[in-house]
Formats: sequence, structure tokens, C-alpha cells
Amino acid sequence: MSPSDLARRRDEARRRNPGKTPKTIAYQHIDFDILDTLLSFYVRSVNLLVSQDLDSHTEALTLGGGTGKISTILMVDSNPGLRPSVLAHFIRKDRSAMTKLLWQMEHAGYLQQRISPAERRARELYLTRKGKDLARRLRLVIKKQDDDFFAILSKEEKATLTRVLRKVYETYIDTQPLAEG
Amino acid sequence: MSPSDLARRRDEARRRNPGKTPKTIAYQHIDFDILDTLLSFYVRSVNLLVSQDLDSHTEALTLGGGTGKISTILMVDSNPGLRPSVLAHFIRKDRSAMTKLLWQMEHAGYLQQRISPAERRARELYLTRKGKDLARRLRLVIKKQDDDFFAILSKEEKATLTRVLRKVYETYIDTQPLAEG
DNA sequence: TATTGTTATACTCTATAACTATA
DNA sequence: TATAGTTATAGAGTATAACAATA
Repeated sequence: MSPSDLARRRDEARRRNPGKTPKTIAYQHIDFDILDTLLSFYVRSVNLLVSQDLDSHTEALTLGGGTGKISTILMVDSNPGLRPSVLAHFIRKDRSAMTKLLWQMEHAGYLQQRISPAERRARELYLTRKGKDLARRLRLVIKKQDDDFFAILSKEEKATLTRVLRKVYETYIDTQPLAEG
Repeated sequence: MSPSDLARRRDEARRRNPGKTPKTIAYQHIDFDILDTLLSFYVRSVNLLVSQDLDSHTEALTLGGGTGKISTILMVDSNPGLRPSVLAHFIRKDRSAMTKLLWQMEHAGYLQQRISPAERRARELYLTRKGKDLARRLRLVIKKQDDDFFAILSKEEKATLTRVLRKVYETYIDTQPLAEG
């Protein structure tokens, strides 16, 4: 893609959203150095954009921002008795962060922890009635947010993006150490 | 992709990285609820994976983790005199966060701020000699990190991923409000 | 009156290490 | 000795609002 395509696309986006146009206009020809050749730059930037949009759609559900809360609710709902360490693995938290997150959700009345009878070191996670209600509402909200946010992509682009990102996730989720990669 | 493909790919990844295999093995058949249909879930998860890997490769360069430092060094190097508010726009910071970040980099000796003669409210950003040296080394490190991390993708997959993520970035970067989307 | 940037504050997330209890 | 989870703490990032200087 040429620089002029970039300028054109951003012009179009601004035209579709008048009033949201930033005032600082003097950035028409910014050089992105090598950043615009890096997948990591776009992954990180798109993450900020989609996460901020998602947060704005879910804060009304008393959850607040941050990664992991939504995943926790949904995965515990679909995997009753799930263990904190397993959940932590898939949402990239260490155990202490997981403990804090679970305490918040338990304190808010969304889930409860029981000591596993088989492994008395371990906990099993279950949603409360209130947590299950939240899960139901969350599914609707986040599905719509995802559809709306990525509606600018064609069906094929969405399918490819999902497939490729999933491949990256599955390749690294079990092997990438949490701190110090 | 079927659930068995997922299990197979994760098995392969673990086989390539013995010793890094997590001990908690009881997660072979986790249900991801609707998360594995959400682009935002994969964007957020892959962001964590690639960012943690990137941090581990750049912390030796006295920068430390967090978004924005690398982009700041490179973009100021390629756009001497760049304004803080313009930079903040592209890396998704508000002005107060930008101020703090710039203070850190100035304090570390990487850049300096001059008051713009034309617009005496504004600042112009320039790298010091030390900052330019850092930019040179950073380009090598982050390019290699990007190539290595995404080496599991085919050339076509990388090209498509870049193109599609760039499209999302360019669509929203000028229109998505910072807080409350 | 609007814009550029600063400061102060509070809040959250993250990282680390020391700790308990179970196995 | 290793694992599941907890607690405490310090650091960094984020969000907010009040502020000064300039236009």
C-alpha cells in the first residue's frame, strides 16, 4: 500500500465521522519509520483500538476494563469446576494476578470457589446465578461489538484474520513463558 | 478449524518446546465459549504474547516494557520536530501520558524538547545523539523479533495479516475517541 | 474561547518474592 | 521436593481534572 492510500483511507474515515476529527491537522505526512512493516506494531495498535471500544461497551455491565474478566466469566460458565491455574494459563495471568481477579469477581457475587475434594490444594470455579445472568448478557454485547467493530472488513478478510491469529495464539499459548520471553 | 486441530497444533508446539510445557495438563478439552469466534479475543491474546516477547528482547536496551517508547524513538527520529500531540495521537496516548513518557525519555538522555518558534504553545521533539544510536539498534532488534515471532506464518499469511490489520488501524486511528468509545 | 502542554491524584495492572497448604 | 494458591509490596501504565501559557 502506498502512502497516498493511507491518507485517502484516513480521509474517508474522518469524513464518515465528522466532529470526531482531531484538531491537530499537521500530521498528514508522518513517516512511520519501520513501524508500518511490523506486524507487532499493528497487533499492538489494533489491540488498543478494539480494547478501548470493547471497554466502552461493557463498563455498563459493572465489570470495568482490563483483560481477563470477560474471559473468566465465559470460560467458567462453559467449564464448571475449572481450576484457577488452568484459566490463568489461557488468559495469560500469573497465579497472583488470577487470585486478585477471582477475589474481585467473587466479591461482586459473580462466582464462587470450592476446594476440590480430589486435590485439596486446588480450587474449582463455579458461577453464581448472578454470574450466569452476566454471562448471558455479555455474550450478546461482545458479539455485537465484535461484529460492529470489524464490519469494515469483508467476510473473507474476517475469516482469514481469525484463522491466522488463532494459529499464532495456539502456537505460543503453551510455550511462551509469562515473564521474560 | 475443528477442536482436534487446536489440540494437535498445541501438541506440536509443546513438542517443539519441551521443558516449557506447563505442568497443569488437565486442560486438554477446554471450551472457549464464544471467545474463539471473536476477533477481539485473538487480537487481545496475540497482543499479550507478542508484546511480552518483544519486551523480553528490548529490556536490555534500557527501555523497559510498555507501549509507546519504541514508537516514540523511531517516529521522532524519522520526523524531527514532531509535536507531542501528533505523536500522542498515533500511539494512542492522551497528552498527560505523553508528557510523562517524554519526560522519561528526556531524563534518560534520548530526546530533547524545544519550544516551537512559530507556535509558542507547542513543543518540537528531537533525538539526541544517544537517542539516534538507540533508534539504530532498536530497528535491528525489533525487526528480528518480528521476523522470528511470526516465522510460523507463510509469506502470504503475513502479507494478508499486515494488510488487514493496517486497514483496521487506519480506519479507526483518527476517529476512535481515547476514553469512552 | 480553544488549544498545547503540565501537574497532581487516584486507580488499576503487573511483577516479584515470601508464604501456607497440600501432595 | 514440587505444586496450588495467597498475601504483600513496589512499579508502571491509565484516567481525570485542574491548571498555565499561548493563540
